[in-house]
Amino acid sequence: MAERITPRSTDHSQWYLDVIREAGLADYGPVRGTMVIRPYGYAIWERIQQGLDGMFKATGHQNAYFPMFIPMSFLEKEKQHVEGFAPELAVVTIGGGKTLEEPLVVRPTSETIINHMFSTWIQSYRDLPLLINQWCNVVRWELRTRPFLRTLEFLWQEGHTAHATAEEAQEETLRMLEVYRSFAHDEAAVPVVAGRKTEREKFAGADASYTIEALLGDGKALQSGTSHNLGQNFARAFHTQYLDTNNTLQHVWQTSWGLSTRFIGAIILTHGDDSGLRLPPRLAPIQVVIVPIYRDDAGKAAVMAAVDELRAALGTSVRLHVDDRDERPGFKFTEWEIKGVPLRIEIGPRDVEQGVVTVARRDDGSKTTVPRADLPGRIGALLDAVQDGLYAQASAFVADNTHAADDEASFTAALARGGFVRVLWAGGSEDEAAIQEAHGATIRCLPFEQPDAPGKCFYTGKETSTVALFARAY
RNA sequence: CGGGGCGUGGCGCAGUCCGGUAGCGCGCAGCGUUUGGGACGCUGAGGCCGGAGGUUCGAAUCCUCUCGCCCCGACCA
Repeated sequence: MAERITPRSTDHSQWYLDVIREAGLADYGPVRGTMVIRPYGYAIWERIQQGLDGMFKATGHQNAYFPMFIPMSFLEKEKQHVEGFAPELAVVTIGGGKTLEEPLVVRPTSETIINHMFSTWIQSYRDLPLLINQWCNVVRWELRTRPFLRTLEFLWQEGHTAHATAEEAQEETLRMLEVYRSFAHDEAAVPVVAGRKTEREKFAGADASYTIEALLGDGKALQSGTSHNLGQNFARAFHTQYLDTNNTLQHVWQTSWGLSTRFIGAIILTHGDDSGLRLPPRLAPIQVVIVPIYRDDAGKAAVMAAVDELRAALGTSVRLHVDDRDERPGFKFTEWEIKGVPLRIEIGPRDVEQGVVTVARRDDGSKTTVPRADLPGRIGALLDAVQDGLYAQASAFVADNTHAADDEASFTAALARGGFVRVLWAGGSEDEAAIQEAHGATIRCLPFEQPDAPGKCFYTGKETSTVALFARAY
C-alpha cells in the first residue's frame, strides 16, 4: 500500500495538504484559491462555533447578520481601512445584466456596513454598550492560498461593539482576546502567546490590535485570532454618535474581533503527526470510535452484542461512532488515525471472552486493556488525558522552539532554527521592515507577559525593557 | 506578480521525444474466500486525452493560440 501521507520531515507543506485530503477535511473548489469544506472538516468548525458562541453569549453579545454587499463608497470613508484592503477586494460591477451605478464590494470584513447601521441604532448613552457578533463568510482576493490558512473566501465570526468610553472599549478588546486565548488553550489544546501587534502589523483602521499567536509544527507562527481597539476612527467616518448624560454629542468607542476557519489550520498544524490528524477531544466531532473485530457470523453476533451494550452504557456522555462497515480492522484503524479520533476502542472475540475492551489513544499511540464494565466510568478521564497529552506535547514544542537573541548574529542563528525568537526591542516600523527584508521574519507580537528586565535592543542598541517575539509567519 | 510543475476513466499516473485500434495502479459494482494494524481471487462498469485552430491519409503525441489548477517566493486573517 502506497503511503498516502508524506512524512513531515520530507515535505511539511505536502504533509499538510495530504492530511487535509486523506482526513476528508476539505477539497479544492473549481475557482483558484477556493475550498470546499467537507462534512468532517465542517463538523470541526461547528464545534469551534459552538464553543466560541457560548463564550460570546456569556459575555453579553448577541448574534446578528449584515449584508455581504457593501457600497464601495463605504470602504472609502476610512482612509487607513481602504488603503489596507484595496488590493484584495472582490468587487461586483454587474447585477442582473446591468452595470451598477456604484460598484459593490464583497465584504472583506464588516466594520463599515456595521457602522453604517450602528449610526442609526445608537442615539443615547442608554443604547451603549452595543455588543454584536456575526457568523459569516468574507472574501479577500489573496494571491497565494493554502487550504484553511488562506483562501479567497473563508468563514469566521466578527464581533463589533460600541462603547461610551475609551476605557470600556479597551476592556472589551482585551476581554475578547482572553476569550480566544482561553478557547485555544482549553478547548483546542493549542498553546498561544497573547500580545499586542506593532504599528506596522495592526489592523487597517484600528488604534491598536491584539493577537494570539500559535507556533506550528514547522516552526512558523500563525496569527490565530485578533481583537482590535478601533478607537473612534470608524465612528468619525460614519458619524456613529450618542448623547451623553450632559446632552453632548459624542463619538462611540469601538472594538472588533475575529477568529476564522484558519483556526482549523492551526489545529492541524499544531497537533498533526505523520499518521495524520490528531484532534483535541473537546473539539473532535467523533471522540470515540468503536471498531468491532470478528471472524465469522457467530463471532460477529457476540462482539456486536458487547458493542451494543457498551454503546448503551456510554449513552450520550461522549460523541461516539461505531464503525460496523464491512472492512478489515486494520483498514479502519488506519483510517480513524488519519481522521484524528482521540480514542479508539477495539472489541474482538478475545476481549469479549475476557470481559474487556482494548483502548488506543491517539495522542501517544498507547493501547491498554480496560474491563468493559469500567469503561463508562473512565471514558471522561481518558478523554481528558488525551486532551492534556496533546497540550503538553504542543507546549513542550513551543518551549523547545522559542529562543532568545541579543544581537543580530544570534537573531539570525535563532531564526534559522525556526520558531519564536525573543528579543528586547526598541525599533520602529522602518527597523521592522528592514528586518523583514533581510530575514523574512516579522514581529508576531509584544507579549503581555513582559519580564521587566531592561537591556539593549538587539537591533538598535537602545535601552529598553520591551520584549518582542519575532518569527517567520504564514 | 515572478519562478517551477501539471492538465489522459472518480483519484494517482504511463503513453508525447520517435504520429498508426488509449493503458496501468488504486477506487467503484457483483460473486466467493477473508477479518486483532491499510486482504485476495474472478468477473465487470467507466475515458470524444483541458479547450480552439492548424499540419497530416491518420494527432493524446507535431505546430500556434488559449483556459485552468497545484507548488515555491514577495504581500496578506
